[in-house]
Amino acid sequence: MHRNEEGTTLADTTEAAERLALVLTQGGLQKSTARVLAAFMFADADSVTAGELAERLGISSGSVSGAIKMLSTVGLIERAPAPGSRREHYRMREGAWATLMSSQNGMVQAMFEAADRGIEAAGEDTPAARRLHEMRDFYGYMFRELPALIDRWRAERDG
Amino acid sequence: MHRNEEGTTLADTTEAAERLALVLTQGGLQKSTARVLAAFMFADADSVTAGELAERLGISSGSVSGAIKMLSTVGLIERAPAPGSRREHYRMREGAWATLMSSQNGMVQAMFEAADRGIEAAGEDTPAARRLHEMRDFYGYMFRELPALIDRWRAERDG
DNA sequence: CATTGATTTCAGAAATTTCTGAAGATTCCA
DNA sequence: TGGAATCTTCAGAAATTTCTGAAATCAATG
Repeated sequence: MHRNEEGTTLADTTEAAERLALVLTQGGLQKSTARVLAAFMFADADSVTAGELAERLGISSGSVSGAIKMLSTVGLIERAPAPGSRREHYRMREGAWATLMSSQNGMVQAMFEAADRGIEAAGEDTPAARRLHEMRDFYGYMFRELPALIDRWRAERDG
Repeated sequence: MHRNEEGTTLADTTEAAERLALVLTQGGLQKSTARVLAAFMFADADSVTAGELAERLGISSGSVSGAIKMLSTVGLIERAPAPGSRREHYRMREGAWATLMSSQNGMVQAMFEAADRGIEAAGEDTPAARRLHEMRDFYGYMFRELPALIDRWRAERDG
Protein backbone atom coordinates (compact mmCIF):
# COMPACT_ATOMS: atom_id res chain seq x y z
CA MET A 1 0.00 0.00 0.00
CA HIS A 2 1.25 3.43 -0.87
CA ARG A 3 2.14 5.65 2.04
CA ASN A 4 3.24 9.25 1.82
CA GLU A 5 5.80 10.93 4.07
CA GLU A 6 3.32 11.41 6.92
CA GLY A 7 2.42 7.76 6.91
CA THR A 8 -1.13 8.41 5.83
CA THR A 9 -2.88 6.50 3.09
CA LEU A 10 -5.46 7.23 0.46
CA ALA A 11 -7.81 5.00 2.42
CA ASP A 12 -7.32 7.18 5.49
CA THR A 13 -8.36 10.34 3.72
CA THR A 14 -11.21 8.59 1.95
CA GLU A 15 -12.52 7.36 5.26
CA ALA A 16 -12.18 10.78 6.82
CA ALA A 17 -14.00 12.30 3.86
CA GLU A 18 -16.84 9.82 4.19
CA ARG A 19 -17.05 10.56 7.86
CA LEU A 20 -17.42 14.26 7.14
CA ALA A 21 -20.03 13.48 4.48
CA LEU A 22 -22.01 11.54 7.03
CA VAL A 23 -22.08 14.47 9.43
CA LEU A 24 -23.11 16.80 6.64
CA THR A 25 -25.90 14.42 5.69
CA GLN A 26 -27.17 14.43 9.24
CA GLY A 27 -27.10 18.18 9.00
CA GLY A 28 -29.56 18.09 6.15
CA LEU A 29 -27.50 17.86 2.96
CA GLN A 30 -28.45 15.12 0.57
CA LYS A 31 -26.00 12.28 0.30
CA SER A 32 -24.40 13.10 -3.04
CA THR A 33 -24.09 16.77 -2.17
CA ALA A 34 -22.49 15.94 1.13
CA ARG A 35 -19.99 13.61 -0.53
CA VAL A 36 -19.14 16.21 -3.12
CA LEU A 37 -18.55 18.85 -0.47
CA ALA A 38 -16.35 16.48 1.51
CA ALA A 39 -14.42 15.71 -1.66
CA PHE A 40 -13.79 19.42 -2.10
CA MET A 41 -12.40 19.56 1.42
CA PHE A 42 -10.04 16.64 0.92
CA ALA A 43 -8.97 17.35 -2.63
CA ASP A 44 -5.22 17.31 -3.24
CA ALA A 45 -5.36 20.19 -5.67
CA ASP A 46 -6.60 23.72 -5.22
CA SER A 47 -9.55 23.13 -7.49
CA VAL A 48 -11.37 20.18 -9.03
CA THR A 49 -13.63 19.50 -11.99
CA ALA A 50 -17.05 17.92 -12.12
CA GLY A 51 -15.67 14.98 -14.02
CA GLU A 52 -13.03 14.27 -11.40
CA LEU A 53 -15.65 14.31 -8.68
CA ALA A 54 -17.96 11.94 -10.55
CA GLU A 55 -15.16 9.48 -11.13
CA ARG A 56 -13.71 9.65 -7.64
CA LEU A 57 -17.07 9.28 -5.93
CA GLY A 58 -18.60 6.84 -8.40
CA ILE A 59 -21.76 8.86 -8.94
CA SER A 60 -23.42 10.15 -12.07
CA SER A 61 -22.48 13.37 -13.76
CA GLY A 62 -26.03 14.54 -13.16
CA SER A 63 -25.67 14.18 -9.43
CA VAL A 64 -22.40 16.07 -9.45
CA SER A 65 -23.92 18.82 -11.53
CA GLY A 66 -26.82 19.17 -9.11
CA ALA A 67 -24.51 19.18 -6.12
CA ILE A 68 -22.25 21.83 -7.62
CA LYS A 69 -25.24 23.98 -8.44
CA MET A 70 -26.57 23.71 -4.90
CA LEU A 71 -23.22 24.33 -3.24
CA SER A 72 -22.58 27.34 -5.47
CA THR A 73 -25.99 28.78 -4.68
CA VAL A 74 -25.41 28.72 -0.94
CA GLY A 75 -21.93 30.15 -1.38
CA LEU A 76 -19.81 27.22 -0.23
CA ILE A 77 -17.91 26.75 -3.49
CA GLU A 78 -17.04 28.95 -6.44
CA ARG A 79 -15.72 28.71 -9.95
CA ALA A 80 -11.95 28.80 -10.00
CA PRO A 81 -10.03 30.38 -12.85
CA ALA A 82 -8.44 27.60 -14.87
CA PRO A 83 -6.51 29.04 -17.78
CA GLY A 84 -6.00 26.70 -20.65
CA SER A 85 -8.44 24.10 -19.42
CA ARG A 86 -11.56 23.14 -21.23
CA ARG A 87 -13.23 22.01 -18.05
CA GLU A 88 -14.81 24.18 -15.44
CA HIS A 89 -12.87 24.16 -12.17
CA TYR A 90 -14.40 24.69 -8.73
CA ARG A 91 -13.03 25.15 -5.24
CA MET A 92 -14.24 25.89 -1.74
CA ARG A 93 -14.71 29.53 -0.91
CA GLU A 94 -12.89 31.42 1.80
CA GLY A 95 -14.87 31.32 5.00
CA ALA A 96 -17.28 28.71 3.66
CA TRP A 97 -18.09 27.33 7.08
CA ALA A 98 -18.94 30.71 8.48
CA THR A 99 -21.22 31.16 5.49
CA LEU A 100 -22.91 27.86 6.23
CA MET A 101 -23.47 28.88 9.83
CA SER A 102 -24.82 32.25 8.75
CA SER A 103 -27.39 30.55 6.59
CA GLN A 104 -28.79 29.06 9.78
CA ASN A 105 -29.78 32.57 10.60
CA GLY A 106 -32.54 32.45 8.01
CA MET A 107 -34.05 29.67 10.05
CA VAL A 108 -33.81 31.73 13.20
CA GLN A 109 -35.55 34.60 11.48
CA ALA A 110 -38.30 32.32 10.21
CA MET A 111 -38.90 31.04 13.73
CA PHE A 112 -39.07 34.58 15.04
CA GLU A 113 -41.61 35.53 12.39
CA ALA A 114 -43.69 32.42 12.99
CA ALA A 115 -43.89 33.32 16.67
CA ASP A 116 -44.80 36.88 15.83
CA ARG A 117 -47.62 35.85 13.54
CA GLY A 118 -48.80 33.43 16.17
CA ILE A 119 -49.03 36.18 18.74
CA GLU A 120 -51.28 38.15 16.43
CA ALA A 121 -53.53 35.16 15.95
CA ALA A 122 -53.71 34.05 19.56
CA GLY A 123 -55.73 35.92 22.13
CA GLU A 124 -54.00 37.81 24.92
CA ASP A 125 -53.51 36.22 28.30
CA THR A 126 -53.81 32.70 26.98
CA PRO A 127 -51.37 29.85 27.54
CA ALA A 128 -50.56 29.95 23.83
CA ALA A 129 -49.71 33.65 23.98
CA ARG A 130 -47.33 33.08 26.87
CA ARG A 131 -45.52 30.34 25.01
CA LEU A 132 -45.33 32.36 21.84
CA HIS A 133 -43.92 35.36 23.65
CA GLU A 134 -41.12 33.30 25.13
CA MET A 135 -40.42 31.85 21.71
CA ARG A 136 -40.34 35.24 20.06
CA ASP A 137 -38.04 36.64 22.72
CA PHE A 138 -35.62 33.79 22.32
CA TYR A 139 -35.39 33.90 18.55
CA GLY A 140 -35.24 37.67 18.60
CA TYR A 141 -32.22 37.41 20.84
CA MET A 142 -30.58 34.81 18.62
CA PHE A 143 -31.29 36.83 15.52
CA ARG A 144 -29.44 39.75 17.02
CA GLU A 145 -26.53 37.84 18.54
CA LEU A 146 -25.72 35.05 16.10
CA PRO A 147 -24.50 37.25 13.22
CA ALA A 148 -22.46 39.26 15.70
CA LEU A 149 -20.84 36.08 16.96
CA ILE A 150 -19.89 35.03 13.45
CA ASP A 151 -18.57 38.49 12.65
CA ARG A 152 -16.39 38.30 15.73
CA TRP A 153 -14.89 35.10 14.39
CA ARG A 154 -14.13 36.71 11.05
CA ALA A 155 -12.55 39.70 12.75
CA GLU A 156 -10.47 37.45 14.99
CA ARG A 157 -9.23 35.43 12.05
CA ASP A 158 -8.46 38.37 9.81
CA GLY A 159 -7.21 40.82 12.41
CA MET B 1 -67.94 32.68 12.45
CA HIS B 2 -67.00 32.67 16.08
CA ARG B 3 -64.71 35.48 17.19
CA ASN B 4 -63.28 35.94 20.64
CA GLU B 5 -62.67 39.27 22.36
CA GLU B 6 -59.48 39.96 20.41
CA GLY B 7 -61.23 39.43 17.12
CA THR B 8 -59.18 36.37 16.30
CA THR B 9 -60.64 33.15 14.99
CA LEU B 10 -59.91 29.48 15.26
CA ALA B 11 -58.89 29.55 11.62
CA ASP B 12 -56.32 32.26 12.40
CA THR B 13 -54.59 30.19 15.03
CA THR B 14 -54.79 27.06 12.92
CA GLU B 15 -53.14 28.87 10.06
CA ALA B 16 -50.44 30.29 12.33
CA ALA B 17 -49.83 26.81 13.73
CA GLU B 18 -49.48 25.33 10.26
CA ARG B 19 -47.08 28.10 9.34
CA LEU B 20 -44.93 27.26 12.34
CA ALA B 21 -45.11 23.57 11.46
CA LEU B 22 -43.84 24.38 8.00
CA VAL B 23 -40.81 26.21 9.36
CA LEU B 24 -40.09 23.34 11.73
CA THR B 25 -40.32 20.91 8.83
CA GLN B 26 -37.80 22.92 6.87
CA GLY B 27 -35.63 22.75 9.96
CA GLY B 28 -35.57 18.98 9.74
CA LEU B 29 -38.54 17.72 11.76
CA GLN B 30 -40.82 15.29 10.04
CA LYS B 31 -44.22 16.62 9.13
CA SER B 32 -46.32 14.97 11.81
CA THR B 33 -43.82 15.78 14.51
CA ALA B 34 -43.70 19.40 13.40
CA ARG B 35 -47.49 19.66 13.44
CA VAL B 36 -47.68 18.10 16.87
CA LEU B 37 -45.09 20.53 18.24
CA ALA B 38 -46.96 23.46 16.73
CA ALA B 39 -50.17 22.16 18.26
CA PHE B 40 -48.47 22.17 21.66
CA MET B 41 -47.51 25.80 21.14
CA PHE B 42 -51.01 26.88 20.19
CA ALA B 43 -52.96 24.72 22.61
CA ASP B 44 -55.60 26.53 24.66
CA ALA B 45 -54.91 24.48 27.75
CA ASP B 46 -51.74 24.04 29.74
CA SER B 47 -51.41 20.44 28.67
CA VAL B 48 -52.86 18.13 26.04
CA THR B 49 -53.36 14.41 25.49
CA ALA B 50 -52.28 12.23 22.59
CA GLY B 51 -55.90 11.62 21.68
CA GLU B 52 -56.67 15.33 21.46
CA LEU B 53 -53.70 15.86 19.18
CA ALA B 54 -54.66 13.00 16.87
CA GLU B 55 -58.20 14.29 16.55
CA ARG B 56 -57.28 17.93 16.11
CA LEU B 57 -54.61 17.24 13.51
CA GLY B 58 -56.39 14.40 11.76
CA ILE B 59 -53.46 12.00 11.98
CA SER B 60 -53.17 8.49 13.32
CA SER B 61 -52.58 7.69 16.95
CA GLY B 62 -49.38 5.97 15.91
CA SER B 63 -47.99 9.13 14.39
CA VAL B 64 -48.84 11.11 17.49
CA SER B 65 -47.22 8.52 19.69
CA GLY B 66 -44.04 8.63 17.62
CA ALA B 67 -43.99 12.42 17.66
CA ILE B 68 -44.47 12.58 21.41
CA LYS B 69 -41.71 10.08 21.94
CA MET B 70 -39.33 12.05 19.74
CA LEU B 71 -40.18 15.42 21.27
CA SER B 72 -39.79 14.01 24.76
CA THR B 73 -36.42 12.52 23.93
CA VAL B 74 -34.99 15.82 22.76
CA GLY B 75 -36.45 17.59 25.77
CA LEU B 76 -39.02 19.83 24.10
CA ILE B 77 -42.05 18.44 25.89
CA GLU B 78 -42.67 16.61 29.15
CA ARG B 79 -45.34 14.64 30.93
CA ALA B 80 -47.64 16.92 32.89
CA PRO B 81 -49.21 15.81 36.15
CA ALA B 82 -52.90 15.20 35.52
CA PRO B 83 -54.56 14.04 38.69
CA GLY B 84 -57.75 12.14 38.20
CA SER B 85 -57.31 11.61 34.51
CA ARG B 86 -56.94 8.30 32.84
CA ARG B 87 -55.05 9.85 29.96
CA GLU B 88 -51.43 10.91 29.87
CA HIS B 89 -51.02 14.68 29.60
CA TYR B 90 -48.07 16.46 27.96
CA ARG B 91 -46.92 20.04 27.68
CA MET B 92 -44.02 22.08 26.38
CA ARG B 93 -41.06 22.40 28.69
CA GLU B 94 -39.68 25.64 30.04
CA GLY B 95 -36.97 26.97 27.79
CA ALA B 96 -37.77 24.46 25.07
CA TRP B 97 -36.45 26.67 22.29
CA ALA B 98 -33.16 27.22 24.01
CA THR B 99 -32.94 23.45 24.37
CA LEU B 100 -33.58 23.03 20.66
CA MET B 101 -30.83 25.50 19.84
CA SER B 102 -28.46 23.80 22.25
CA SER B 103 -28.99 20.52 20.48
CA GLN B 104 -27.52 22.17 17.39
CA ASN B 105 -24.33 22.21 19.35
CA GLY B 106 -23.98 18.47 18.90
CA MET B 107 -23.75 19.16 15.20
CA VAL B 108 -21.08 21.76 15.77
CA GLN B 109 -19.09 19.30 17.82
CA ALA B 110 -19.45 16.63 15.15
CA MET B 111 -18.12 19.03 12.54
CA PHE B 112 -15.19 19.90 14.74
CA GLU B 113 -14.36 16.27 15.25
CA ALA B 114 -14.70 15.47 11.56
CA ALA B 115 -12.20 18.22 10.80
CA ASP B 116 -9.87 16.95 13.48
CA ARG B 117 -9.90 13.42 12.15
CA GLY B 118 -9.39 14.79 8.67
CA ILE B 119 -6.26 16.62 9.76
CA GLU B 120 -4.82 13.39 11.09
CA ALA B 121 -5.52 11.66 7.81
CA ALA B 122 -4.30 14.40 5.51
CA GLY B 123 -0.64 15.13 5.03
CA GLU B 124 0.86 18.35 6.30
CA ASP B 125 1.25 21.35 4.04
CA THR B 126 -1.37 20.17 1.62
CA PRO B 127 -4.35 22.16 0.35
CA ALA B 128 -6.62 19.75 2.21
CA ALA B 129 -4.78 20.34 5.48
CA ARG B 130 -5.17 24.09 5.12
CA ARG B 131 -8.91 23.80 4.52
CA LEU B 132 -9.35 21.40 7.41
CA HIS B 133 -7.49 23.67 9.78
CA GLU B 134 -9.73 26.59 8.96
CA MET B 135 -12.74 24.36 9.44
CA ARG B 136 -11.51 23.09 12.78
CA ASP B 137 -10.75 26.59 13.99
CA PHE B 138 -14.20 27.80 13.08
CA TYR B 139 -16.14 24.98 14.69
CA GLY B 140 -13.89 25.07 17.71
CA TYR B 141 -14.79 28.70 18.15
CA MET B 142 -18.49 28.00 17.72
CA PHE B 143 -18.34 25.10 20.12
CA ARG B 144 -16.92 27.40 22.77
CA GLU B 145 -19.14 30.40 22.11
CA LEU B 146 -22.56 29.01 21.24
CA PRO B 147 -23.37 27.47 24.63
CA ALA B 148 -22.17 30.66 26.27
CA LEU B 149 -24.52 32.69 24.10
CA ILE B 150 -27.46 30.52 25.07
CA ASP B 151 -26.53 30.67 28.72
CA ARG B 152 -26.48 34.44 28.48
CA TRP B 153 -30.04 34.34 27.22
CA ARG B 154 -31.14 32.18 30.11
CA ALA B 155 -29.42 34.46 32.58
CA GLU B 156 -31.02 37.50 31.01
CA ARG B 157 -34.47 35.98 31.13
CA ASP B 158 -34.20 34.67 34.67
CA GLY B 159 -32.25 37.51 36.19
C1' DC C 1 -58.84 -8.76 39.37
C1' DA C 2 -61.57 -8.04 35.38
C1' DT C 3 -63.13 -4.44 32.39
C1' DT C 4 -62.72 -0.49 29.82
C1' DG C 5 -60.48 2.89 27.36
C1' DA C 6 -56.16 4.92 26.01
C1' DT C 7 -51.44 4.40 24.31
C1' DT C 8 -47.58 2.12 22.03
C1' DT C 9 -45.61 -0.89 18.71
C1' DC C 10 -44.59 -2.47 14.23
C1' DA C 11 -45.22 -4.45 9.57
C1' DG C 12 -46.61 -2.93 5.42
C1' DA C 13 -48.56 0.95 2.40
C1' DA C 14 -47.98 5.41 0.75
C1' DA C 15 -45.55 9.41 -0.15
C1' DT C 16 -41.52 11.74 -0.84
C1' DT C 17 -36.88 12.38 -1.94
C1' DT C 18 -32.84 11.36 -4.42
C1' DC C 19 -30.23 9.41 -8.12
C1' DT C 20 -29.38 7.96 -12.69
C1' DG C 21 -28.72 8.04 -17.60
C1' DA C 22 -29.54 9.70 -21.92
C1' DA C 23 -30.63 13.64 -24.71
C1' DG C 24 -29.73 18.29 -25.50
C1' DA C 25 -27.00 22.46 -24.78
C1' DT C 26 -22.74 24.68 -24.37
C1' DT C 27 -17.99 25.76 -24.88
C1' DC C 28 -13.57 25.73 -26.81
C1' DC C 29 -10.40 25.05 -30.35
C1' DA C 30 -8.84 24.08 -35.00
C1' DT D 1 -18.08 26.92 -38.65
C1' DG D 2 -17.53 22.00 -37.44
C1' DG D 3 -16.24 18.74 -34.22
C1' DA D 4 -15.09 16.95 -29.80
C1' DA D 5 -15.43 16.98 -25.12
C1' DT D 6 -17.84 18.55 -21.08
C1' DC D 7 -21.78 20.09 -18.63
C1' DT D 8 -26.81 20.56 -17.64
C1' DT D 9 -31.46 19.14 -17.66
C1' DC D 10 -35.19 16.21 -16.66
C1' DA D 11 -38.25 12.12 -16.81
C1' DG D 12 -38.43 7.98 -14.74
C1' DA D 13 -36.25 4.40 -11.51
C1' DA D 14 -34.67 3.43 -7.10
C1' DA D 15 -34.17 4.18 -2.43
C1' DT D 16 -35.58 6.09 1.63
C1' DT D 17 -38.59 8.09 4.78
C1' DT D 18 -42.94 8.64 6.86
C1' DC D 19 -47.57 7.36 7.98
C1' DT D 20 -51.24 4.31 8.96
C1' DG D 21 -54.04 0.87 11.22
C1' DA D 22 -54.63 -3.10 13.72
C1' DA D 23 -52.89 -5.85 17.41
C1' DA D 24 -50.59 -5.86 21.76
C1' DT D 25 -49.74 -3.53 25.98
C1' DC D 26 -50.75 -0.78 29.80
C1' DA D 27 -53.20 1.79 33.49
C1' DA D 28 -57.14 3.20 36.17
C1' DT D 29 -61.39 2.11 38.20
C1' DG D 30 -65.33 -0.50 39.90
